[in-house]
Amino acid sequence: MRVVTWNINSLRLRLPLLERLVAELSPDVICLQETKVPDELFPEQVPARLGYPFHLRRGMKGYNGVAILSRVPMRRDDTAPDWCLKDDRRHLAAVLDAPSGPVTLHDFYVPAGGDVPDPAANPKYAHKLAFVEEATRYFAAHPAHARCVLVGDLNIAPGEHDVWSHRQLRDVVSHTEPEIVRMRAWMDTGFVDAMRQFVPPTEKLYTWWSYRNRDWRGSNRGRRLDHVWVTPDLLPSLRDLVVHVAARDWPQPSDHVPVAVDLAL
DNA sequence: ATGGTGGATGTTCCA
Repeated sequence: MRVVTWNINSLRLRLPLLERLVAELSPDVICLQETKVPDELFPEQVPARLGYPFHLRRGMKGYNGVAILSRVPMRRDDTAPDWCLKDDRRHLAAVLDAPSGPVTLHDFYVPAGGDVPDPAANPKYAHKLAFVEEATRYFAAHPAHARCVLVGDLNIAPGEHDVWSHRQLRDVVSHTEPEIVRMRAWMDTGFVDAMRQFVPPTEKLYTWWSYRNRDWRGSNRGRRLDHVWVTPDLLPSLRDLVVHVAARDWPQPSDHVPVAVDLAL
């Protein structure tokens, strides 16, 4: 089963690119972030037309928004809280009917956190830290013991080689120590980093390149903001990782590229 | 130290 996570940065603007993702990667499950479409304006017929009879969506006007498209049946899991009581549509959970049995799937869009890495001066950074802390408390209280996959744009690049320059980004939001410490605590509630099972932590690995760069490939100032975590019982099921870097050169691209993980489920 | 680009919205916010 191939699970893809992708921050699409406007679903309606990039419907042709979603179709291209399906043609090129043929995912079984697609987790989207930053759909930027209210549920009532969601392109209702598109998932089925692309081969995904099942979909869940949780959007709002202008900002945020997540969606899951699936070839296998799934049911929504609504047990998680409204993070930071903001109703800001950053999380969807589902239980997938995988061939080997049910699998729980979480699709997260963690707040980006603004520019200034000081929670006292920057409410967006404070929100980001609080969001990750709340998620950590939740998963500590409700551990994902087994058969759980967590994906999304977590907006944190934790490792030295998850950014183009550890030295130059250590005070840049997405790579600060308080974010990294909190992200590790979240993962340590019961997950392992699936992407790093395929690419050693000593090797550069990016999923995002800023729009504010004329030659993204030439300068290659990337960050790994998008993640796939699995419960340890799924480690023997991991088969492949595809970071679809070519998508950064698609016409009118997202600044994030799709990440696919294959699991024998 | 600064500004660079893009999406949704609406004369600005967010990333």
